[in-house]
Amino acid sequence: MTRTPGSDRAVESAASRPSLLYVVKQVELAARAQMDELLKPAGITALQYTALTVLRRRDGLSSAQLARNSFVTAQSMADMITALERRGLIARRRDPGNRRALLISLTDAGHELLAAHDEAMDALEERMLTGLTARQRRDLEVYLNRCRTALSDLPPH
Amino acid sequence: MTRTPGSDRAVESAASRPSLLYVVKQVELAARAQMDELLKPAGITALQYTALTVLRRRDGLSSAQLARNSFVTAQSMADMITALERRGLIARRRDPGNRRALLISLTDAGHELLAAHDEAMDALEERMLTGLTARQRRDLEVYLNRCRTALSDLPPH
DNA sequence: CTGATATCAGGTGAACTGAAATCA
DNA sequence: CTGATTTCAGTTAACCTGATATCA
Repeated sequence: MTRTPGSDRAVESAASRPSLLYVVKQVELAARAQMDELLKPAGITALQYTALTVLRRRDGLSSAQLARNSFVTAQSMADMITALERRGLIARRRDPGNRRALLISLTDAGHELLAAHDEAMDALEERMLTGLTARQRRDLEVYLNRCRTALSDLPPH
Repeated sequence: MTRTPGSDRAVESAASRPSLLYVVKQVELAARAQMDELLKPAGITALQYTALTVLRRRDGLSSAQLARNSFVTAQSMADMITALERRGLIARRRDPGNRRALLISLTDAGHELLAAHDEAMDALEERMLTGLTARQRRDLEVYLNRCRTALSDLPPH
């Protein structure tokens, strides 16, 4: 079979030198695998789902802005955007004040797709946070947000 | 240009409903983008690098064990393994006590490649953790490990 | 017989680089 | 002219499903 996490006691505690980089990646891998599983019936990937949730919060972003937010190239994001547009989950219109930019919004179908998965996603997050107190969850979010900011503020090179 | 995180104040604080799932993904995306940048001269991806670090810690794993550890199918992992073997970074030998399993080890070249990047990876992790005290870093690692365990122990469905 | 490992074949979505057109 | 956005073209790595052989 495939994807049977947690069944290998020998690998369970595998760590590497930069331990926090590693464990962040591990948590993200585990979460993404389960998100993909949840979203498979809807024919959407975890990354596409995430992009849609960003648009729900911040309507009218451009493809280039979304690309920066997801740390991918503008070309890569353009592929995803056209896929989501073809499926009728988003719509684009010219920015009235900037004829080169295209503003992206969720369609009704896009809103419905997100709403249909809110409950399952909340449950997944709750499962991930089992074993953490409310205080620890809050701290975890604060710490991770600081990591995100620190990595974003000092670009490569 | 591409990959210019942190330059969009408007997108900066974008959050979505399952906020912790989202921020974990954001941190991983940011870290992976910078890891890929660091590893590009070596012609290796962040995912391949991570697999190598796992092997450094736990010599003699099989491809199937590595696959479970990374939440991918055995077939997917086999692609990466053969690529790393072709490049001379790993070697495989028959398990003396189990004629169907192939045990994977780093070659000297594999060890050298990892050693050549240890410093930069430590620096990247240090940059990520700027703004966190030693105590907070320790807590963050504990919390993330609990999240990983919780997600692994309760498979999908 | 069952289950795990490895491998082969084939396919796909998702990322990349490079280049070009448009426009502030 | 510079820089940002979008788009086109081509490429690659990273996944997948399905089938098969081997062996504990």
